[in-house]
Amino acid sequence: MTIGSPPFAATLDPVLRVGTRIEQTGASSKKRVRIEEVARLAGVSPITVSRALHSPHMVSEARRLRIDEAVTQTGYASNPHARALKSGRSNIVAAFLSTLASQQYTQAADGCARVLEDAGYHMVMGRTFYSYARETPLIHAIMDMRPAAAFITGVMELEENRSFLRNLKIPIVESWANASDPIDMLAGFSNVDGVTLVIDHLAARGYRRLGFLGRNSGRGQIRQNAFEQLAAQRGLEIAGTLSVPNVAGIADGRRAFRRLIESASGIEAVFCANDLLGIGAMLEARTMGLTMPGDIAIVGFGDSDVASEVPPGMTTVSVDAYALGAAAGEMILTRLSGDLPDAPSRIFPVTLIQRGSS
Amino acid sequence: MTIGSPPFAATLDPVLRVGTRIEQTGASSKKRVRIEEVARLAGVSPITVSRALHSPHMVSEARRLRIDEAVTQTGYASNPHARALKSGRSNIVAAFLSTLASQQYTQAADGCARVLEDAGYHMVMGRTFYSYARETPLIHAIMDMRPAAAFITGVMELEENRSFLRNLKIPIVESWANASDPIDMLAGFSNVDGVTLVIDHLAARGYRRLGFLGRNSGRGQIRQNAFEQLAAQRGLEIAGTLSVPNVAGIADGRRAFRRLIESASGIEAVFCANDLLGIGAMLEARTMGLTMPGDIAIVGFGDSDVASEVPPGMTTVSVDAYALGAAAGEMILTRLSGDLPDAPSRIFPVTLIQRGSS
DNA sequence: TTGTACGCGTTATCAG
DNA sequence: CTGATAACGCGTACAA
Repeated sequence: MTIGSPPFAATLDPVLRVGTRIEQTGASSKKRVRIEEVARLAGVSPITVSRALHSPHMVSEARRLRIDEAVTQTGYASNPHARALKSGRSNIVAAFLSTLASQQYTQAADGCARVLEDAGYHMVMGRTFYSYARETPLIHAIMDMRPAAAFITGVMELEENRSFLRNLKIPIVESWANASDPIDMLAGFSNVDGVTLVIDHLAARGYRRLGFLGRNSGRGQIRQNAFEQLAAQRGLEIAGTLSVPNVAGIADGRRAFRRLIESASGIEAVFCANDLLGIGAMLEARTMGLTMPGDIAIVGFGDSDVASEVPPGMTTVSVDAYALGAAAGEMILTRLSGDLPDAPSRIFPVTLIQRGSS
Repeated sequence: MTIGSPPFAATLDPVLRVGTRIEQTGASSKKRVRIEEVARLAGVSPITVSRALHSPHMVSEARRLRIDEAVTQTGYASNPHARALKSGRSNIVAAFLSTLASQQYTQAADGCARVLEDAGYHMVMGRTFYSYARETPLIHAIMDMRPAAAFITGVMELEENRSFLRNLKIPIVESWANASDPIDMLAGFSNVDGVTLVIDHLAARGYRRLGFLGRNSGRGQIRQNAFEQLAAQRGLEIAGTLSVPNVAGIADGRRAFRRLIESASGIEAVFCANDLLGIGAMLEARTMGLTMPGDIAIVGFGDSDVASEVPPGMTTVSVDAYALGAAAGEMILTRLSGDLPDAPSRIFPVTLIQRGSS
């Protein structure tokens, strides 16, 4: 049931406002301060101002102070485009997210942006989710802005794009996987390790007949392969698997779970390759009158916000996406500062958080 | 219970790779094609190429075709920084999100980015969440990039920043509220209308003693004021309210709900000013052994993903954030194309989605 | 340590 | 409709 907007939809809401109202200062757009003006004020040449800002150690103490003062007095900020044009490098960092719909990725972007912001870099977003056809032009368009670095939530899959990025010779962090030959650097975790934790947990709890629910591509597929191999190694039986092409929301998980349960028999525990599927599965299990973990055990992957809150709490593999993004940002900064980072790749631990569902 | 990473954390996962491996083509970074080269190839002057690209109607058919061919042949793409330096305007759009942690905002950003991408613009993210102290420098830094336009999920609150943005004279869309005097344009909805829907719904269902749960600032405060005024108008009783400073997750909602219920008595229905609080409240109600809507009714605001999935389904006010963002993007494009948009502000309808919780 | 000369790649301006 | 010329604001390269 949906009730429409009231007739007075144009009513004005109160709006919070802070600070004093400033008188319009006559001429609207003040002309921008240029480096030359700062130089005049400080009694030096423009290039000295530039150096005082970018390589302070090359300028004498006395002048540097005079220049700093002139800068704050005028409110000078260098024109990023002029700088980028001349130097061939900008203060932007490209972030390629497969989708903005997943909190995992936006959390990572958040962490990365946070770190970069403090160093004066800003993030431009590329959304690569939709198709390979859109991906390549998007990458080129963004890379035309000569970003100082790039962060990718995932692994760039098209070899054509990989080599394009590699040739740019800028710091690049791939993530969310454990690639053996990253384009440049990696802030990742091992999907296989995560699945191993799941399998060992299920085995230890005595579950023998297992089910799998996942996406039929990308990480979903990696996790499924690992799941099947490891189950075989441990002598566990795969009683049913169901792969779906795309997961847009919790409803997909409900549907998939029901189909899986109805099509296979005797499944004791289901591993859901992501939390959206897992949460849907738990809700549907409840609807179907199945108790957890008595009738069915469910384990997810991702530890999203709700995993802990859906009764009786979902057991899931957890990765700290924010921390991963922040680490990526730090790797980038280290590299930009001229140092080589400690390691070209940093593997984050995965942990299994056991809750009521298993 | 948390189980650590297995010892073999460095195991390499399989990685999907698509496409053929390309031989390293000797000299690593091919020199960029410049407009001059395209001009030579087409037998015209550089400026004509520029015009063929940006104002095709100013160039004769014949030359335009020759130029287009030369462009595709060379793979020419103009240097965004040179363009921005000369023209004073870039192909980036600034997006200020109060936080990346809320799906509402990232959805809006997603919709906006989608529309802008198709027109060759890219989004740079600014995260304004943390503090006023950080906000002003951030805005200046991003605006130094001379974005073509700006999108704000919310209303810029500091008057100092409002007038700064206003003076830039670029298309700016504020959102998520119904401001009477937007900086420029508005893609919003009425919080008061949303609360009105809630109140009328609760009144119609016969609830008389109401509770409120919300954030003590920003929109939370606006919604609380509206709630209290409208309740008074309808002769309903406010039996208890609880405002919290910040809502980071569902757990905050649980805690707040419990405190509210324990501190007040006889509450029949609780309005939660956002979905995170609402979902927490529902989960906690269940934990406390309260049935919905028998013992307690709960209504949220936001219609997040999970609202429909938490049993017995949460009644909530719904706004289509993705559509709102997309509309903002379109308003921006319209304005950039030189037209004035139909209306400087577009108010989106809010609807009440009734589910099992009330 | 500081300054001079010049060019990064494009587009505004104005003349044809 | 087209082209020559001159910036846009800064930083590199080199000389002092």
